Amino acid sequence: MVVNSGKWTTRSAYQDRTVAMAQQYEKPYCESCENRMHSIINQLDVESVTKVSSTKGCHLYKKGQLIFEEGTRPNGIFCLHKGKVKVYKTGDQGKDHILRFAKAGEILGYRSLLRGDAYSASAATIEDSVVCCIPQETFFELLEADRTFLKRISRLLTLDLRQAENQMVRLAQKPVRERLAEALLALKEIYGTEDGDNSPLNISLSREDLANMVGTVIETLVRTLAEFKRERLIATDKKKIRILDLDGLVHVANVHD
Amino acid sequence: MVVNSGKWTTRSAYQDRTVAMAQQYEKPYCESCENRMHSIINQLDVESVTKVSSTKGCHLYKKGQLIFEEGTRPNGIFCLHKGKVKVYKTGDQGKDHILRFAKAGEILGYRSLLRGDAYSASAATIEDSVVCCIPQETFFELLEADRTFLKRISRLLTLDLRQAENQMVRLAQKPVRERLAEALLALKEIYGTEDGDNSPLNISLSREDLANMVGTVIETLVRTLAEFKRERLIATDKKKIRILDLDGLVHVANVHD
DNA sequence: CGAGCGATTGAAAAGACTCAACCACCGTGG
DNA sequence: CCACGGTGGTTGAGTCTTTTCAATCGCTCG
Repeated sequence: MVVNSGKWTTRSAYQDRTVAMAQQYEKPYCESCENRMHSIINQLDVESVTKVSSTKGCHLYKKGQLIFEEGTRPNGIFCLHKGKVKVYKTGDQGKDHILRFAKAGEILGYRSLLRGDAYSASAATIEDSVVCCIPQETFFELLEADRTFLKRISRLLTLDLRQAENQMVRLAQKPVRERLAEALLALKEIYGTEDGDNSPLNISLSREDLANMVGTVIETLVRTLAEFKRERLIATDKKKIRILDLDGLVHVANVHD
Repeated sequence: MVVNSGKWTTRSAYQDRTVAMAQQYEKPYCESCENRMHSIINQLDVESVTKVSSTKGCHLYKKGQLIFEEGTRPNGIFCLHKGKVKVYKTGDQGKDHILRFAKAGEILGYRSLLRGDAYSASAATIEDSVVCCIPQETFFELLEADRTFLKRISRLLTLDLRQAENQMVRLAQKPVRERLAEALLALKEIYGTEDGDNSPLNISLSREDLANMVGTVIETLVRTLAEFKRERLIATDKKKIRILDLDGLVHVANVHD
């Protein structure tokens, strides 16, 4: 399946640093993309989809590679074809905070383009991923050509905003223990489990990423995870986390009440 | 200037509770609105502005009154003609968290309308305010009629989102002391000062609101304010806060590093 | 005047972070 | 092959921050 040129890509100066290590990858056709049902891109009319398909590029990113970096300027939007991505921001003390996760079918980096500004966050893969890049010219043409496209984009924005606001309240009001429980539930929600309902979460994050998602330091994260293990709420195997007691976690998360 | 009917308004069942106390107010003409330069509404073409002006309603809200409430359904968007508004969300334990503030010229509640969903946050005035209400029919007509209107709305969304993300990182990584310093600077940024540069902030919040903005409890907020006073960074007179040492506050806020 | 609310302070407890040590694992180079 | 170093994970101890609970104060309003 992986048919790539084997050569390193070279890109415009803007993105040299961010994708310097990304390998070209045979681009999948949007027309027959398996993410079609979930992706905003693939809800376009036939003509537009063809245009996207023909103008886009595609790259294979190894685990941990940067897709774009805070402060640099976008020249296109990214569509995650396969894999998992974290979107994060670096705080004033150099510590990262993970804002959200993306899975196959989601688009990334459109906000900065809409705003006409530099990226306000970075994106990096958390496992090997295939990412398509749609040039900004195409993106703007889509916006002009399809009246409903911007509406759908706007809807995405409003959803992201609601998520962000919920997260703000959590960060402001909930202790680490509750936030971690919610984070685990959220990861299950986003990426699901590998197999059955009690099988490991279909994602493996470093303790640091998990801490940066919850908004705490590694040590506290580890201790709280250990607590959960002692309470038989979860089990861990290497980096894999298995939720043993969903209701228990929900209870710890203290949602509602 | 205040020419109102003196009668309580009655509205549809949906909003009975939220605006039950708001008095009708002689609606100002959008065409000659003093907020024209700052408001997204007033960047419309003449025809649209007239339509807004003719279909909208206008109400006077006393300090502390609810404009809309989380969980209820929107049937229009609000444009703040005069006054100050807090937008907040109630957390799982019943404690509020202030998401942002609005000043004259800003519109409120358009997100839920775009999303076609209930409000995900509440809005209340923090001083006597005049708020115009544009019916959703008009709003949607504007979206259809003016191609650039949705673009501007989208831009607003992206800006709000960036703000929200910055705030998330602050809440996740900064101690109360730094967050309070940033909050005071933000309030100065939004509402300015009453007179000169060292005069009191042009806003007076209760300690509770301030705490809910910073993401802490009242007692901690009060103590940290007292700290700032001891360090001659600020002075307080009743609810009014005066910034004495801007650079000092910026330093405490620890922006950048 | 007294009730009630918001603001303030004190003291104690809980929560979270820091620093330091240690462990387990893995890939490298000798 | 193994020793080595590096990285990521874990644990302990101490400290600092923040919250909690309780009490007090000042002010306003009936």
